[in-house]
Amino acid sequence: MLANLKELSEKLGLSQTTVSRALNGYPEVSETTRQRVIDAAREHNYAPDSSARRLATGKTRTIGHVVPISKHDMINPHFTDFIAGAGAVYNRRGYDMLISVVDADKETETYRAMKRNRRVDGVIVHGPVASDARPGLLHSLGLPFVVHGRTLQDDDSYSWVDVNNRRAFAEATRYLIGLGHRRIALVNGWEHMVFARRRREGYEEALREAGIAVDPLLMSSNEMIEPVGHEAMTAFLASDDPPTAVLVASALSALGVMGAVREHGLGPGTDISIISYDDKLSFLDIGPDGMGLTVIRSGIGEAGRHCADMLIDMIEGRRGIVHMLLEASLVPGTSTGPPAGVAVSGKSAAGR
Amino acid sequence: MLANLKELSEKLGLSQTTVSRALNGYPEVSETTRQRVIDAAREHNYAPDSSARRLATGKTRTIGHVVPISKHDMINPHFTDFIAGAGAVYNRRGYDMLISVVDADKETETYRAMKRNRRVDGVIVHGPVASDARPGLLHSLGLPFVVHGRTLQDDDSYSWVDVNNRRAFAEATRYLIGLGHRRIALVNGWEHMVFARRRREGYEEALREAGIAVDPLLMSSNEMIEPVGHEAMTAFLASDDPPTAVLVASALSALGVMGAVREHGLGPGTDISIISYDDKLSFLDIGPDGMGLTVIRSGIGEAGRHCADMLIDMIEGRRGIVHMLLEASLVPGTSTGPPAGVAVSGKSAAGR
DNA sequence: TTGTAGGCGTTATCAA
DNA sequence: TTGATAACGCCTACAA
Repeated sequence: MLANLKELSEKLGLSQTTVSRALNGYPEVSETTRQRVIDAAREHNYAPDSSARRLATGKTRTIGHVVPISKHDMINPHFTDFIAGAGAVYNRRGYDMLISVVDADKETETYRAMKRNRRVDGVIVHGPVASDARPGLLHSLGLPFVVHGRTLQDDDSYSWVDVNNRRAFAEATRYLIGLGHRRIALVNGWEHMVFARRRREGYEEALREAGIAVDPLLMSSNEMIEPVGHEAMTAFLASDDPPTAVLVASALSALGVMGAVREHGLGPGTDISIISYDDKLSFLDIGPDGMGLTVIRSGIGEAGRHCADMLIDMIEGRRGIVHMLLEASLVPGTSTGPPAGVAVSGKSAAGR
Repeated sequence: MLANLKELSEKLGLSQTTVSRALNGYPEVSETTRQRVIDAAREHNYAPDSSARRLATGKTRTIGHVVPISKHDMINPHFTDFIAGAGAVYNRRGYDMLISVVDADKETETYRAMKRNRRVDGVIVHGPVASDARPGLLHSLGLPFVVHGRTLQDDDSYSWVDVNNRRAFAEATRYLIGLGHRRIALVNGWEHMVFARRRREGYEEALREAGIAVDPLLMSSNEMIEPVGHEAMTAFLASDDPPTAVLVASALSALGVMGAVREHGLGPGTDISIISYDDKLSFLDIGPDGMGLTVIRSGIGEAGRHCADMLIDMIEGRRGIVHMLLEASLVPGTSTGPPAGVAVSGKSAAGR
């Protein structure tokens, strides 16, 4: 158990320089020496002190994630899946993940502090809102970053990884219209989140194409958690002219929606059609294998992996600004079918 | 924007020593000097380089969390709530949180590496199993740690924060017995996890007290996620002699259980009684305000806060080994009542 | 191919 | 109350 380079090099009868070079894979050191050094390092359980290395190199090999916490001490549940993906990349590429859980109003100051202290080499920005100040701030700080999602404007001035939410929801809506539905509800997330806004736009676009009026009474925008989904769906079902189909923006909301549907004694896929966006939340598994739902699927872990790889590439100077737009895929399940009133044989004339 | 102590001290006409002392709150520096230094630091947006400071002090002010990932790239969903709690403490006390997401079989090596690199001052151990090697390993490494939960043996040799799972489940079971139930099912987590084992023990203890035979056909032990809860409950309901009540070990499982119950057209609290353990999963909110379930409640965020505070106290030498056993509380909701066959007026003679 | 020496930015010791 | 100086452990020109 040798504490530092000095001791190790003395034991080997070599200079610190040579030992350091051997360990860091510099080409000029002879193979025999390198092998000898590596063996000795392993034998004595030596590894460089990370703080010392950082100080000497000026690189932290650490990526920061600032995670804002909302009213009820809640962290977005999708976050675990994202960091599972990103974390795998960090491991593979020798980076550390620093997570800072802060009150939403302290986020800006947290980025500033990370820069001042030279705490991280770059950060990942989560959950962009419509007019998001973070890209501008990070640019001015000179802190490399990748955004998971996009802002509404100026999204070409920085790197991002996003899902084509608009198209995904347009296609899902068209699918329902193709089945004959004309009263289609939307259980959406908060619309200050950009992804939610884009989902609504896709939904409305498809309705308009089909000549169906957008009905505000069929749209809800709220937090994407189970009880809220339940509440929204219950309200829709209690209305004068209830929907025959519903589009849900998250798996967690869908859980609540399904509950409300069942409580009303309705059969998914027969009495009412349901399509949910599915981030592949690892602890829910709502897809065709799970609850039988028809879903629009795009893995959030995958997005995490891409963000991590892009950011590290940027930090290491191998890459500039990159945009990655992932396409979600519609996976039919048993929760969709023609509206109850429509005979199965009678082909629907609606849509397209 | 001054980069380092040297520049700042030159600008002030003071030595680096004095400036450092002023900034770090040493008592020997005069108040006027200190104020002058602090003002200048703020003005020039100076803050010490964290790597340099760490190298000089030998303290990282960083806590590590090693998060094993299971088969399906899944991180325990309770984890977000835990780190929300712990993270708040880290912020308040000036610590950073380092999260390492690794394959389950690499956990040991990760701890070793954290120690070798002097990457962290201590770690939090999550999800102890029956014969857990980590406490022994960390002891031998000399890495301070706190366990969230307990192992089965030797739990007095290290600090932990745990919930009194055995008592919680015993009391919940007694509550059901008191209502007149005698066929009570248990939807438990994996029993290699210590908390799950203790929950079963509590459940069995209460049954035995009441002279009710433990029936293996009424017990399931599996992953605590929605689809699995659904599956387990469906199986129970399809059996020859179905339960009249069920005890569920997690909110996520309870979601699945509720779904299965509804699909069978049964009313919670009337046809079948349900009690769920509730970690206060922030994105579910299943308590009395939410789904109306009767729950055994103990906040996981609170546990996170205690773990963080205890570990930091240990690291800073203010505290030795501490054990904290939190009591969960039974919160009656509408999902429990007398068994269907029992007349409401007829007081049950069972239990206690 | 290996070694010498200086620097990275702090904190800590000792002296003034 | 303040300052010079030496660690802390590593990397990296530059020299040999």
